[in-house]
Amino acid sequence: MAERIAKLESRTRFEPSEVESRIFERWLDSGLFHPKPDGDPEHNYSIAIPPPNVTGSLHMGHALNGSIQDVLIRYQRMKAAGRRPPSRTKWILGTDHAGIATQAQVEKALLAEGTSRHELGREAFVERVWDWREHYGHTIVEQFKRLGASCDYADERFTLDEGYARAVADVFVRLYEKGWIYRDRYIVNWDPGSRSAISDLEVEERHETDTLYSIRYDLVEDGAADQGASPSGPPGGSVTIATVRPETMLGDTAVAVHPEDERYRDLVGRHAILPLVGRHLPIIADDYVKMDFGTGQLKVTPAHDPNDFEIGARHDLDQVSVIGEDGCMTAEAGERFAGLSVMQAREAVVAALREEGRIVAEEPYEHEVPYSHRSGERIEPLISLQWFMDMTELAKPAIRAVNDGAVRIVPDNHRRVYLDWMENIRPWCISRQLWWGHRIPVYYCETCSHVHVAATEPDACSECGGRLCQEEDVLDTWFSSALWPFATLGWPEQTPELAAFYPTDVLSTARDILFLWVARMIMMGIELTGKVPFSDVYIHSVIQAPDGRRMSKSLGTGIDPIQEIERHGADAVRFGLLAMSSTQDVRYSVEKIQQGQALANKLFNATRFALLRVHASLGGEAAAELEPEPMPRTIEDRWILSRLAQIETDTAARIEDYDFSHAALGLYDFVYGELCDWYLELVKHRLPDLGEAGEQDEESREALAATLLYVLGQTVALAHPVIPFVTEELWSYLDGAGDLLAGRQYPCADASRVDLDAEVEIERAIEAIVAVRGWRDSVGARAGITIPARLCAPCYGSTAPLLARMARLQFLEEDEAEGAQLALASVAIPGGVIEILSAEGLDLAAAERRRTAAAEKLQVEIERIRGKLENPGFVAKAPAAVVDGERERLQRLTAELAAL
RNA sequence: GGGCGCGUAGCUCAGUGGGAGAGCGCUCGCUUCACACGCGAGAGGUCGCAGGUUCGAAACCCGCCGCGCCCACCA
Repeated sequence: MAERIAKLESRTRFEPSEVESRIFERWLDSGLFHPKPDGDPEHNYSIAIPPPNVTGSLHMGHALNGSIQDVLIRYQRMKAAGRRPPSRTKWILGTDHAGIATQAQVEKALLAEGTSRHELGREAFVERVWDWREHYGHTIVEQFKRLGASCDYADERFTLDEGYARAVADVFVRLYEKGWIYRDRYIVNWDPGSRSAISDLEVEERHETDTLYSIRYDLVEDGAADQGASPSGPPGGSVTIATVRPETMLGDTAVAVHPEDERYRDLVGRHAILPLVGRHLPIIADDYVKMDFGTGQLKVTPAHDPNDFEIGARHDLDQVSVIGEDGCMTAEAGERFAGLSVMQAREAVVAALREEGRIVAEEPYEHEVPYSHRSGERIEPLISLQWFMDMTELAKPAIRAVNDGAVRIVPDNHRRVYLDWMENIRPWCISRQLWWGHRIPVYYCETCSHVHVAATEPDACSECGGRLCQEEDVLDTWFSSALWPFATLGWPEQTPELAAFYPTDVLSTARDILFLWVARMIMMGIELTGKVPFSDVYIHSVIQAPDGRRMSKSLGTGIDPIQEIERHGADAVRFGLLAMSSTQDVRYSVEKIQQGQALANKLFNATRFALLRVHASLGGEAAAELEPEPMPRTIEDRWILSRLAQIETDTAARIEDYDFSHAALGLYDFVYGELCDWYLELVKHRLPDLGEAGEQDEESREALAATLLYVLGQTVALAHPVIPFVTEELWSYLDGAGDLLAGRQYPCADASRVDLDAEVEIERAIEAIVAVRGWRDSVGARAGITIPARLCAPCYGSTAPLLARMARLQFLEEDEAEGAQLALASVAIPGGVIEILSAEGLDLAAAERRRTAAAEKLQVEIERIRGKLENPGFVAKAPAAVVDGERERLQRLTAELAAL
């Protein structure tokens, strides 16, 4: 150990790259991350990681959320180490098969090879994706290790694992049998990019400007009077509809007006002739129609518009599908248009209508257009046979859980959002026309078309013995993700893991998947396990690019966390992200990362300093295990122990409150603002190997060594959840036993060490030192020289020597000062002044200017307080403590001003 | 259209009822024997605007201006 410490001599900087992988290996080997499944979830602590996409790589969101979860996990693991009997801490790890995203990546690779999934066939393609997963699926897990994340790597799950797949099939069957899962022909969000239906939540609206066309449809002559027909129109009159999607008119099956629209009352029941097609369209009344939009006459296309679909259902209209799943016009669109793309068809239809003189008006029109969040292509609403899940019964207990606090959402302004969505929940389209995913466990008989729904494939049709074929579609990836907190632990089997770690404690995520994932986990958790899957949901910030835009690959605004780790160290990145995080979105600031880097380096050097100076006097004992006994005698020892107790209390409270920013920054402030800037500077002279050391006796030196190393050890342990690498590295020097800090007990504040007297005295001394240093600077006193002075303030009994040393003053006693030597200048300090007795090398004019400025400042402050105290309202209504405080302050400042 | 949130130092952000703060940047001084990725000292702010509540408002309330996000079926 002595040699190791000696080697520190030359290491003046903390080099993350030298230690990170070595330390991570030690953690892994220790088994600390892989708890035995004992005990019960009440006492144990667990978090299920939001499973990253198996082919993904670490982005800033992962890095922030990883840091947050690791702080919680490391904090709880260390707390657990102090419990008797001990409890266990598990961070459940795994990846998500991410249906569309993964399939798209592999398809892209196939395209580059000049082939396609269709050419390969389903089986070979799925095989190919598994290969891909073998190849690239571990990247992100390795990247989490770089961050220092203490997940249970020995128990990694994948949403397509055999056991997990069984759970998924099992859930499908259960919910089908409850009648909540059903198959239906319904209008869905068709994503031409992935050639699949997607759910409402995977659709994003983009603001676009299109052309709004007004098109005239003639009416069928029905022999009745020509009311409602324009005089200039054809004999039967006409209607004029408005649309931004003229190509869909080919699928119109009605025209609608509002039932209370006086203008068109007589049109209802008549028919219009669909231009280009000739179909007769009934004119119906439906109160969906807005009377004040356009002409108040609406074309109805049930097969290609969700609203029209509803209208169609109400009026039993035909559904004419003119756009196919390939995004091209179908045969139903007519010979002229069949096979054209939607955009081509739009042009062709407009051209044809124009030729017939039917376009009455064209105007630019701004509106929201649906796009696929998955492929980026424009959504094509169309009618399709899909599997749906009715959510109403699932939602009810999930609403209750949040309302009654069984699930707490932090920060709680997200509660309202969750509840609003849940209260208006709609059926979930759970089938996807993909090959990569959980194939729906439904089997159709080839002979009698009987439908079998079963978790394992039946041999033959139970009705007729015919051959069965499985449903082609797979489930929405989020269907399997919804089971994550318990399926990862082995559910539906009653495994020891499930018994020990479910329900989990907290789920941490960004708000973008609150509905997509979190809400569904709550619903499924309650339905299937009878328990909420976690008691807290923590919604963290979204980190934006430094310029405030989204961080995204396509915009080129992304910042790679791994690159940042390589540049600044994992501790720095963790610290920085946590310090940035907040209850709202924040911009990435590399300065915060650098602040973390500085903190790691500072702690490293402070520890190095203490060890190098103190080691000799301890003979290589387990330094940090020393309690600061004999009890500290000096005021600064009492002060730092008191401050340590405070930061210990604060840090634990902040972590438990999910206030990571203040937890991290509070540690920084303690290490810089108290431990290094003041405590170390105050005690330096008491350490061995210094010229002045002779004046200290052995006992005092040992007391200091014990206190110093104790404070450092506790600080390093306290900071471990935030900056695990540097603290673990330092611990290896501080701890003689060779134990891992990660498995050690978390520091717990010792209330008996809180010493408010010492705090008041040291704080006053610090203020005085800062005042003198400022004064020295302004009068041009050289940094090295010691200035003779007289301390004219009563309250520096035990801190006067500290004040003298830190401010480089020499306080002369009355007799030494050859009688009452005249003050050449004076410096205001709390509770009095310091008189300067030598002007050597000082700018006395500047000193006088400074004195005047200080007096003015005091005067202004005195006036302000006087004004306040002369206000009868203040004295009468403000709390007595506040009034007394102001009175005291007035007294003190007046005395200081008089002395100056 | 509904909801949530934000506007504080040049930049990124804390502060949420009684003396305007941090990090970075900037200025000045220090090769002070832990750290020059360092140390010390400074400059810099009518706390978006306008009202109100209060003895007292950066903070609480109302309105306005500006910005962001989420939800929503007006072609």
